[in-house]
Amino acid sequence: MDAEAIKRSLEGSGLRCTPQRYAVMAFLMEHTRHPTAAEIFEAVNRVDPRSSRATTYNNLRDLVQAGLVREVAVEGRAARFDAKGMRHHHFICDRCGNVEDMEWYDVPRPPSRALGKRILRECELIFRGHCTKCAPRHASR
Amino acid sequence: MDAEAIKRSLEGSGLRCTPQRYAVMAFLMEHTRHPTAAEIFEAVNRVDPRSSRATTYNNLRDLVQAGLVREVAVEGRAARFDAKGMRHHHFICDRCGNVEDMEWYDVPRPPSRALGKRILRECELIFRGHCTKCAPRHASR
DNA sequence: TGAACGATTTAGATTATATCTAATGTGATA
DNA sequence: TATCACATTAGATATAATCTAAATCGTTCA
Ligand SMILES: [Mn+2]
Ligand SMILES: [Mn+2]
Ligand SMILES: [Zn+2]
Ligand SMILES: [Zn+2]
Repeated sequence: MDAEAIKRSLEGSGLRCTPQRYAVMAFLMEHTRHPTAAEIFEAVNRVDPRSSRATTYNNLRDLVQAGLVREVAVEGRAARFDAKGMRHHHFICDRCGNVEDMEWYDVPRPPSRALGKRILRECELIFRGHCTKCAPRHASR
Repeated sequence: MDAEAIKRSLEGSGLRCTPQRYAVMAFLMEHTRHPTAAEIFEAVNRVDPRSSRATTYNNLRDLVQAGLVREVAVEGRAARFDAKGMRHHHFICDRCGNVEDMEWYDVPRPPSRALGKRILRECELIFRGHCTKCAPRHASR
C-alpha cells in the first residue's frame, strides 16, 4: 500500500496524518510479525521521523480506537499490534508467545438468547498450542 | 465442590495441597467473576490462611500450568483467572474489561493444511462488545 | 524419632509495561 | 498573522508481575 492510501485511511478515521503516526501505521502494514509497542518504537526511531515513547503509545491507542489496528493481549507478555488488513485468525504459541496469522474462516455466532442485552462487536477465534519453531521441543518441554 | 475434591484435583496434578494453594483454588471455584491476581490476593487474606503476594502469583502460575485454571489476558488490564469447570466461551467488554462466561458450543477447527507443523492445543472463542452494564452508555460513549 | 532434603512461603526489591503530566510544537482556519 | 485544537516530548509515575534469598514446612527414611 502506498503512502497516499495510508494518509487517506488515517484521515478517513479523523486522524491527522502526522509523520510519527504515519510511521507507526506504515511499519505495521509492512510487518505481519505482530510487533510490541517497544519494537515499533525502536523500529520507527531507526529511521526518520523520530518519535517518543509516549507518542508511539498514543498513536497505537488512537489507531486501535479508529479500528485500523488490532491489539492482541498475550498472557504474561507485552501487547502486540497488527494492522487490520485481510480478516484472519491468530495462533498464539504457548511457549514463545509469538502470534501468527491463520487463514480466516467464518465463525458461528452465539444465539441471541445467550447474548442477552450485550452488544456483540466481534467474535475472535484464537488458536493455541506450539508454533512450528517450538513444536519440536514440545515433548521435552 | 467440597474440600476433598479440591485436594484430590491438586494432588492429581502433582501439586501439594498447601493451605495457600487450596485457598486460591477454592476462591476461584466459588467465584465465576474472573478475578485478578490482586483481587484473589486480597480475598484470600481476608480469611485464614494468609498468603503473600508472591505466593499468590506462584500458585496461580502452578495452577495454570497444571491445567486447572485458565488465565485470560485482557488488553490494557491485569490478567484474570478462571477455574476450569464446565467448558465455556468468554465475552470481554470493550469498555470495562469485564470477562463473562458464555455457554459453550463447538468451534470448527482449522484445516490441518493451515496448521502446518504447529501443534494445536485448543481453539478459544472470544466475544467482544459491550456488556449488559455498559451497553446503555454505548451510544453516548 | 529426627536428620535431610526438596517444595513452599515470605517480605521486599526489582523489572517490565504502560500511562500521565505539563511544557512545547504544528498546522488548519479565519 | 492570530488563534486554537491537535499532537509531540522527556521524564515522572503508576501498575502488574517477577525475582531474590532466607525461613519454614512436610515427607522420607535411617
Ligand atoms: Mn495478525
Ligand atoms: Mn470463565
Ligand atoms: Zn513458539
Ligand atoms: Zn462493560
